[in-house]
Amino acid sequence: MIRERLQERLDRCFDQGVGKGFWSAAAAGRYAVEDPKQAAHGDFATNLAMVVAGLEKQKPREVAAHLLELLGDHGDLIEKAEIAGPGFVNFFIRETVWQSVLPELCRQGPAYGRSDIGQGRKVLVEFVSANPTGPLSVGHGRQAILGDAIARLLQHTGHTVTREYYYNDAGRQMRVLGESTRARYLEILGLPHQFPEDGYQGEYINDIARQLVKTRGDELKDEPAVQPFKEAAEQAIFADINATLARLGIVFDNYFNEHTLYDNGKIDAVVAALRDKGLVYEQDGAVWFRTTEFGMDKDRVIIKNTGEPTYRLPDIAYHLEKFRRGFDWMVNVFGSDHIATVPDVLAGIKALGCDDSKVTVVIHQFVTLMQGGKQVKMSTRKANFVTVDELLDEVGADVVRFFFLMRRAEAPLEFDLELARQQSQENPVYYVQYAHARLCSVRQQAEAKGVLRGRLEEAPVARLTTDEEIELLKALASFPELVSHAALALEPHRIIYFLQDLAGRFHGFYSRHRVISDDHELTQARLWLVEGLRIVFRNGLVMMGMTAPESM
RNA sequence: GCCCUCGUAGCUCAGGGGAUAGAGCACAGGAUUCCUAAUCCUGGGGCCGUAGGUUCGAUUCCUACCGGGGGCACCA
Repeated sequence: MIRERLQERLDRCFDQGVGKGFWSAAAAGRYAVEDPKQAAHGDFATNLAMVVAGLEKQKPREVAAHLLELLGDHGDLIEKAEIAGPGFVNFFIRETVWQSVLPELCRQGPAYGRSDIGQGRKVLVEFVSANPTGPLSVGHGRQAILGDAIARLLQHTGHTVTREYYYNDAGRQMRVLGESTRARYLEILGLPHQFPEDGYQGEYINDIARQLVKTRGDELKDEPAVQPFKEAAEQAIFADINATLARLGIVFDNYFNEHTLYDNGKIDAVVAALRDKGLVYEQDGAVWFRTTEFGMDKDRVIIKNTGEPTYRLPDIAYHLEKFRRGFDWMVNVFGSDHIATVPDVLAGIKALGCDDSKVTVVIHQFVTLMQGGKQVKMSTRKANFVTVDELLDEVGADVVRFFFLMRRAEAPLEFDLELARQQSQENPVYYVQYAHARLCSVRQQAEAKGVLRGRLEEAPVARLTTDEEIELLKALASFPELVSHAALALEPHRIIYFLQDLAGRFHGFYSRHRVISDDHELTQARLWLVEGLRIVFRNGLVMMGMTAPESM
């Protein structure tokens, strides 16, 4: 907001400069309002003079002098503007501007930070998409939370979001799952059985088999088909996955079964369409897609010589379906192990006339669990992997969410179990939540003492003048812009960093200044500051799917 | 071999075409008659992987190389 006002001011000066012949219009749109790293360099800076000078073969500091001349009277926005360094113009914003942020923030309350930059655009966020072969692992957990946080960011910025879970219950994996279940079933009945070589060894298979014995007795002992076992397992596991997701506060709008693509002929339609464009051919009994036409090193099989499609074909059909359903933006959250599928799918939809720039793939790296400074080794197939449920049992949803959002997606995530378990200062989750609780506590103290905040319209914000207060106000002022940027970049970790930083600033302020004092006016002003901080902590935490406890 | 990704403080990581590169942890020391000490304050700590290139300016962009991770199936 404040940045925009400055930008507009600058643009006007730039145009006037063109009019006066100081410079040409060549630099229009090429200069920026930046955030200086150092406080001594002001609140904002512009590189306008250097950009213009570069294009016009002028001296940067002379251009900057012209700019200051055009700026003339500073108005109610700028306190001071000065030329610095190689030709920066640094701007110092009036304190009153920062102070005026507070009433507006408090007026907006829960809406502060929200925006309409999405303008209702329809966005599909696809994530988790794990086939129901077992409980969610920590890797899925990261993806679930990352995907959900991205969805939340988009919802907070005026996008119409659909969360979708894509799965396939027809593949080899699921067959092995059914066979594993059958083997356990027969085992419980004391009948001869053969456990599949690459079967699923988790205890949950036993649970499912036991349940099957309970409900069906031994009536399945001679069942030739794997189907009933598979179905029972799938159902149980899906219920389990959904329960885990619910514990995390994640609710999908839609579960898309790959099978529907076969049933309604979408798979065949893709092959036919590609064939029409001469992009498929047959060789060695298989059907190949000419991905080399799209810059790839070799062509790819889309239908095996067994007649079964490879994963690429349904993936392409699925994405075409997303386009058909009218989404303006399709966000896929994948683990880095699925990275190879991306180019094939993009090539497929592009070949069939879709705009692949509407698809954004967020690839996240793996999670390493750390215990006592050592890595916890995990194997999915074997029984020894840590599930999201176990993590939730240990540390709770807020901690799990926070830890999984602490790193940007492309960075590997080290999940320190010991740190996560600590209910203390060490744990960054509590550091942030404690700030919120403290703010609530101050509010309660004031109420208990009968100290009233007074009316918002009359809040004496001009009394907020200490460095700590102004810094807090600046941070609060930057929140909406931060949310917008985080949403468009699909980077929820920025919110986490912001909250940690804000918590640090608040705790610093708190230990140096008293909110409730004999100075009635100052107390009122600070109570409103407390209210503004409380709102932003709350909005930030809730936006990331976490709770904002009022006491700890 | 090819593709993707990462390389920033002892550790885990932010940042990012600009002016003196940050946080947390760890380490050392200190703060509580007073709104929650799950807090705060002070201190040391860095050829931003290496070498080139683009630029007025590169830790940031480009190229190559080195190192870690992931992928390169008629598995998903």
